[in-house]
Amino acid sequence: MDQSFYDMVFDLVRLIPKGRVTSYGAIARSIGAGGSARMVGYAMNHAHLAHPAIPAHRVVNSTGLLTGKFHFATPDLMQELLEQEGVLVKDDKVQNFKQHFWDPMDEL
DNA sequence: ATTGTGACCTCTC
DNA sequence: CGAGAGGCCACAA
Repeated sequence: MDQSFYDMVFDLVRLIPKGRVTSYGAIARSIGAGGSARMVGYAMNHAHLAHPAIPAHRVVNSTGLLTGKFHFATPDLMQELLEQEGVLVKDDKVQNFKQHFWDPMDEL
């Protein structure tokens, strides 16, 4: 695959169904990054530059905490988007995270 | 080529 | 249960 790490991450994130969330580590392992979950977040750093728009708000850490909410246009935007899709967010944390969790391997 | 940094994860105390 | 440290890979300067 000539696709770079970014493209793989972006592609996978774009495949995340609405109302579902996933963790950086899950994505990293799905693409074969192993324990390089940090790279996933790094890619998300350029997510706002990628096209089409990437639902980065559906990507949270293992604890379901909205770590990168500050990287969005507005910190509240991430929570708003999640709630908009039916994901309840409280204290910057995804409620029923396990329930809303979407395993990339499930699609692959 | 080397150094530094990063929207993290996991283990151990 | 809470805090700390290490590790991991990729990209930018």
